[in-house]
Amino acid sequence: MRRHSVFVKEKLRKGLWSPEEDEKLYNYITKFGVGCWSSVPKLAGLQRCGKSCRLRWINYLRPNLKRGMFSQEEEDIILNLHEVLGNRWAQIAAQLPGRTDNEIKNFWNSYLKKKLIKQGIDPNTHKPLSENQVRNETDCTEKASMLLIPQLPNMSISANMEQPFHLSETSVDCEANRQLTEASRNQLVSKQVFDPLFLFEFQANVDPSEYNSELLGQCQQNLRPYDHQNQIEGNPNFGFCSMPSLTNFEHGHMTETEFSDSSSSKMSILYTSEAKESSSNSSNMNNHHNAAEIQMNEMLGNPQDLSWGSENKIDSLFQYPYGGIKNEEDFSNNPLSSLSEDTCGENLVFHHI
DNA sequence: AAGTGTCGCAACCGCACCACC
DNA sequence: TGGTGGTGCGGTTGCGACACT
Repeated sequence: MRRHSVFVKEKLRKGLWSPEEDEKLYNYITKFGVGCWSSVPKLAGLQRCGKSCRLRWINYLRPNLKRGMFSQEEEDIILNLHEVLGNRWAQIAAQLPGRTDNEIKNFWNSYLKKKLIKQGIDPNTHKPLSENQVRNETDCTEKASMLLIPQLPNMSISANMEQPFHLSETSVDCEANRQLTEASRNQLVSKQVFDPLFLFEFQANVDPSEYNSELLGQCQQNLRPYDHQNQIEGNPNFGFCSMPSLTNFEHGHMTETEFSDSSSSKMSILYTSEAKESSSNSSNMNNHHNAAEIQMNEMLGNPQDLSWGSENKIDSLFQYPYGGIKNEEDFSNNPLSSLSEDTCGENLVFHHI
């Protein structure tokens, strides 16, 4: 009889990541860096495929990820870049520090696309739709919701059709963008995509001029300036906006034990110092030489320091409720503007500073 | 309160590309 | 030069949260 255990492929987990899995992956990557993704799950003790680990890291665990609502500036940049690049989400993401291609793609599909259609702009070409096209597009986007509603004869125009048909400011921007030279377009399209892992260390020190400067320059002619550097310098929490205030914040109100138990707190501090201090370049990605990483490794030397403790800690850490918060001001005005552990230490709670 | 519909997001899948042998 | 493995990208799917009835 054949021994199945030898031949049966190890069963790989799928679906949502548990906090424990996140912790394992996070600890592994921060300690050893990314070498070969296919070997990461084995070495990190995960029953996932390497691809899944890579995705989880890039889209969720990687430090300096910016989460929450897109700002108006970001929205404008996406619109402008999409007109030039089309659905090249990775290249668009490369121009928006802290944003992932997946996030931008979702934002486009769930919001921007619909917004453009409502404004009478073809989301594919960024050119004004003819009235018929508008009808078709809006019909299509609303078909799902209208699916089971019997329509009266001669009543095919959806509610949105009653909105005024106009060109938005964005479309004007797009018009200017159309003036990009063919050469710059080609250069742009052929430009190497940013290494997403670059952001692991250096995002906070990115000089906007180091980006696809030509592209950004062209786009920003039509935009309100989006000053990455100022945003970074002016925002001590830049790079981990999903847990703002976590750095300058709460340990004043927490006991030493609470604080030392809070791996998220340590992490945030680490990232912040990393963001502020790191000045090396991306080629050092796999060398554990920068101060922050050394610091991280020291921490990791004491595994309990990086224990997630509560089951939901990491989720709380990354998934703060950001509804309605569109910018820093909104955030600071928001009653839920700081983060700490509740008295039981089991849940992260928000309270006003 | 329960059922149903809608939406957004995280994750998966398939394909293309590249490097290496 | 073809095969193979690793990686990255874009499209799609599935699930959970929320809204509505």
